[in-house]
Amino acid sequence: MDSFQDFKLSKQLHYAIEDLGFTTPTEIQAQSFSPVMSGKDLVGIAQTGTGKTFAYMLPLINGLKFSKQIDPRILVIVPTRELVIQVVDEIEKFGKYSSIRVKGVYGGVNINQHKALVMEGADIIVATPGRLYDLLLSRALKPKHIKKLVIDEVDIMLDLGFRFQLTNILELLPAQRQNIMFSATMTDDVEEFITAFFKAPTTISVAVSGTPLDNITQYAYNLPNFHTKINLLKDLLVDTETYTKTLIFVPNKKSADLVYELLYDFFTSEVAVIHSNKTQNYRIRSIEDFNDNKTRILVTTDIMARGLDLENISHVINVDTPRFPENYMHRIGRTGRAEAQGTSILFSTPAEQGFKENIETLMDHTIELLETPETLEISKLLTWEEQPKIIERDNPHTIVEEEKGESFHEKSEKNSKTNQGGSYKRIIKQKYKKARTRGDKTYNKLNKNKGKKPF
DNA sequence: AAAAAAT
Repeated sequence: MDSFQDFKLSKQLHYAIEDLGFTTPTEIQAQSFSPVMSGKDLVGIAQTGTGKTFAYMLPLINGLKFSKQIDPRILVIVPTRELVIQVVDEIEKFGKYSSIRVKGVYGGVNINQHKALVMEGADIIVATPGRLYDLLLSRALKPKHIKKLVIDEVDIMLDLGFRFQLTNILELLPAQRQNIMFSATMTDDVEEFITAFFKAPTTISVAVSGTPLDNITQYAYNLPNFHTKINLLKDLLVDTETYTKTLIFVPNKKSADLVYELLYDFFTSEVAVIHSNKTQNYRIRSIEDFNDNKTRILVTTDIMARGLDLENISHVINVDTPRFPENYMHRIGRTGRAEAQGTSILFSTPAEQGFKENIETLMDHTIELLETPETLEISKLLTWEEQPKIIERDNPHTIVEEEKGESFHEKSEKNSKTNQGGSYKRIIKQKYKKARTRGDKTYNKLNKNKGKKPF
């Protein structure tokens, strides 16, 4: 099938496709159309950026008869809240002439709000596992008409912590249903899962590793330690002409806060941060500001690594070298999307060389190694105690809105001054209080993470 | 190994 015209779809869907300017289906869209239409179980092995949502949703929506019933008929489960928001947005776009009612539910939002939302009625529910399970248990969401189930990023969903939630949910769904799943990789866990829950599935596999990376230019630097990585990061990001929109991946939440802090000294409100300990409002704001070009640099954990469609990312910088090569593939896949050209940069310490080799083996491609600039300041290795303390800041643009008159810089100045005089205990106390008043969860874990090294 | 996901 070379054109969407060849798909037997309703007029409404054809209009929507035309509006979106799509003419040629991607490989996965062409391949999954017939199996999904026929009602058979489907297993799709596909990297992100291959048009997955469109691939399963088009035939599913097409088969949906108009109804006003409250209980949903299609359920989509994805691993992060941000993906819920994105998938809902996509479905609304191509379902706009088909009177499709789609609702997204996820944690971090008052559950009564979601109960009310669900009671309004929906054809399609998109959800993260935890909130979905809550809604099912409380009977706010009734599963009996769910005949189509889509699970995205299954390999992640089978990680410990996710998998019990997922299997609990599956037990509550009607046995007679069509199962559709997508996974970037086929692991033993995924295979086991398929045998347990799928009935004679059609398996399609597209985008063998290597091929979707044609429009991403990859570079690497070998650097002695973390602080030298930060120095190089600063030296690179100064070039605002080149680094127009840069996503910076770090290995964990603690280093996300730290790298944000270190970059903030140089780039102030050009930089933002996101990770799962931030409140939902903060997370949404960070992404919105980045999408709207209010910030140029976004520091993130792997929360942003998968599936998200961010516009015009010029660079992806990996401050750490992921020890699992798939993570690298997911991360750099945030750039070079939909024909665009992108650049990725990988930082590796001597200890991380082995991880880099694994990545190169998987891709069957050697990442071009760039010379360390002679002007680069090589840091001595600081101990954890010598690391700069993290000052928790609000999202800059949120502050500007909320604090009338007082600018973000004035406020942060004030904060750092008040913090300098006080005893450690008092500072912690202040931080807890501030964290509570603005609902930031990071400092709830302050003591738990104390002394834990980011690298 | 760390991330995310429920309060």
